[in-house]
Amino acid sequence: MTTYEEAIELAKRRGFFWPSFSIYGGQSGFYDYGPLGVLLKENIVKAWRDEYLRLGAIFIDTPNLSPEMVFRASGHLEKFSDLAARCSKCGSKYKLESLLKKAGIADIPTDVKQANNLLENISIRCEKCGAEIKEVYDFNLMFALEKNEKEASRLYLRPETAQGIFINFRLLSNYFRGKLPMAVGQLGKGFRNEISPRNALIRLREFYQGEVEVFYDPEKPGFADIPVFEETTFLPMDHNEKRMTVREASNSGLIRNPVLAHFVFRTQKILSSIGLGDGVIRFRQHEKNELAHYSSDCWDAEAKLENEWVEIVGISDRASYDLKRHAEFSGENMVITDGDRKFIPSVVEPSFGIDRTVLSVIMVSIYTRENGSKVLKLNTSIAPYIASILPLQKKDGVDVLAKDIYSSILETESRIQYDESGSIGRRYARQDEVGTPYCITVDYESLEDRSVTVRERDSTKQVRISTDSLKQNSGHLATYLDSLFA
RNA sequence: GCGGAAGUAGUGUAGCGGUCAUCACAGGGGCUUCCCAAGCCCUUAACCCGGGUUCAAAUCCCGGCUUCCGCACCA
Repeated sequence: MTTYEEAIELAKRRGFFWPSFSIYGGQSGFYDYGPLGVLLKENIVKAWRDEYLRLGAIFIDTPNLSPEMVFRASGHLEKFSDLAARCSKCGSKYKLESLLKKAGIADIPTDVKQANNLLENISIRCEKCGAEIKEVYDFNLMFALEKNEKEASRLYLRPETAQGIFINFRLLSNYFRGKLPMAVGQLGKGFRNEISPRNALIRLREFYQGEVEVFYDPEKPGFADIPVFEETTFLPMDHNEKRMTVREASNSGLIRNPVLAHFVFRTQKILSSIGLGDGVIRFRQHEKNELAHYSSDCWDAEAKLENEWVEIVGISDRASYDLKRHAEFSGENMVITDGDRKFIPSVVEPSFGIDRTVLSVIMVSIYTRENGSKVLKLNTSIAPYIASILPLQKKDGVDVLAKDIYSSILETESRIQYDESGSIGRRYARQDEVGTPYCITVDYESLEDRSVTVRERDSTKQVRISTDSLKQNSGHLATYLDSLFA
């Protein structure tokens, strides 16, 4: 089992990611992607996007900053906040709910006014200094800009990318010529003022989301077909863990909404393709009391990291909540017409936490050899580099031939590297640690017969191939090299 | 946000009032026909930030920041 510590150490040392702003002491909740992390993340994003493109999804890109009305309508302004209490004597801050619960009060107020009324009548004392607490304020998890501006121009950093899609529904629907179902995706950043960021990429204040909003006609949902795929683990609300395929989970009614079930399957397929397969992933249904304000049902894909299950994807049934709210607040027509039937579409939302997925992939991929060296067993499709070209020595023309092969492959494949420093064993080890699946080694024999060695990362096995066939296949290098060791 | 612990080269560490700040790995250069972190030579590189105590602070004290472990939070 890989620990966070082990994964973070490797990530910092090799350039996958590191804490942001470190020369100024750092700032919790923010991480930079390094050179290899950028490539790994992009390859993971590509796996996500490609799967939805195959499904006919369309993609948009909308601003990170949104005016207040958007979140008034979405409900985030109201529901995304916690009431907090401050001791006016010593300045200690508390979450109001936990203070009241400790005092045996079950009926928790929902706004500042109610809370103030309550505190007029009862006495809650500060746990630090004993003074009575009378000061209640709203702690919103959204970052606000220009707090003092008047409402119309007040801006917030979006807490999810989804709203950018909902508010464009009419335009998107026109683009899609009014057809349903319609899947619209967006890769972008979300921002949440988390109380305590933890575990590097797991809980960030600024993070990537890959969200898709699937709009469908509740009477003709589509997505009926769920192919048979590998079995997985389900943990429904009743806590009875079950093993079955997603197809069975849908047919048996374990997952109530067939459209949601379909996207549980899509999620499983994407995760599996990037190395997060059965045994690492389970699907857990949200309890009633943990559902988001917009959600009527939700299944999370969770990854097992350091023996704890961590949410990496949330697949939520948002029904018609968002479109109805925006119709109400903006006056926009969100109605779809089918014959003489008019309705507001329902929505299922698979939402990927990209950063969490990146860290999960790194953690489940780390393998330590008997000699203590580390290997990152990434799939060829997501590894930062497919192959590294290595001359056995950097002299006698071996390096010249290696460079020639390198520049020749570069014409059609950019995900390759050239390295001639240090001993060959050291270079193999270096590539193993950053997950490069193949090393192409040029030796003295190569000078005679134009053949090279291809060395596979996990098995360290080698096969000899001709430079001609290597160059001929460089247009599809990944599949070609994979096929040599299949 | 609370309680506990900790912050020294890229990474992992030693030092715990006076050191040219230890060691290893990694990195750079060189030698070695060198296929799995071999060896040899040379070399780059650090005391989290700010204040205080002291003749003298990486070391002691205070504050901040960050990280880790618990608790809480996680729409």
